[in-house]
Amino acid sequence: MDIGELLRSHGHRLTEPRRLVWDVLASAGGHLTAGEIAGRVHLANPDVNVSSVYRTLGLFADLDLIRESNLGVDGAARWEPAHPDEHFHLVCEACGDVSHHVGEIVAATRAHLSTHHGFDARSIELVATGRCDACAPA
Amino acid sequence: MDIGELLRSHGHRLTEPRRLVWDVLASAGGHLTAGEIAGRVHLANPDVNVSSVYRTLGLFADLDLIRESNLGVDGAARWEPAHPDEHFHLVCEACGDVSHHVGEIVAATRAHLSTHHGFDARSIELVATGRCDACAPA
DNA sequence: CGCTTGTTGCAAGCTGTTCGCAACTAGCGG
DNA sequence: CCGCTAGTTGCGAACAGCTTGCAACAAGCG
Repeated sequence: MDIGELLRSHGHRLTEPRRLVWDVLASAGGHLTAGEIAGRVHLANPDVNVSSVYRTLGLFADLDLIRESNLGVDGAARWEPAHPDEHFHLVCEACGDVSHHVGEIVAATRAHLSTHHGFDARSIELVATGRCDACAPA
Repeated sequence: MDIGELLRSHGHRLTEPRRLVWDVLASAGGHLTAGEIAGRVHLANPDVNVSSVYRTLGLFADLDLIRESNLGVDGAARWEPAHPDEHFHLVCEACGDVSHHVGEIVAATRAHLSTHHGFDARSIELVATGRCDACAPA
């Protein structure tokens, strides 16, 4: 199902801003701030306004197409395609790279929270800050 | 070593704003936003300005007395006393409560990252959003 | 092809945080 | 106990990220 049908099936419309935002997200693969997304969309069509980008991101998030992660790295939220896999982020403070990983670690955490803390986690945000493999400790 | 000596030993001074911020942090035990801290400080002394609170928080963080955690719950950063124990946060989306837990789970995560991903984590931010024990799923 | 209703661009507004600057004061040295 | 000086403060303006009210606009159903 393409994005147009998907939107229509929920009573929404496919518009220029939405198509552009979708393209940017799809081609970038994630970890973009709203500002970056807006910038790229603007490149493709300068007439698209920032607020439309924000509104589109909110809509896509409501439809579970994308997910907002707060990497706390610079106060700006980042967006990435939503996929069912639990994942986590590694932020390298040396090279600034944000990498995305899928692993059993998040599922294990969820199980632990449920068993030991009686907490039903809807989403788990795991962000590790440090040195990545390439940026060996000086 | 009390806060006054600690500051002086680093070439800083103990001032009214700093003492008040310190008191608030010590008595609250953590999870306060800068706004909340400013509010409580303001209660004790309305002459203390918000910017001083922010500057004080920054200073205390530099001295590793407190730590900023971005719980991403409302765009505002939260502050808590820095202690060596690894810990994580549970944010209940029903009652809004933010609870703080210490557990082996973070250490296990750090080990996993190092072993499996070659990532030397300096700090690990683990935030779970969901329903706490008291707020059973409706 | 026309109408209805969801969307848009714009601009103003809001929250959280930072900064420049002149006035002020903590606390060291006498 | 006092004076000096460099660290701090309060203030206001500025800033970044994000949201919103509104009138003009257009997607896409019939």
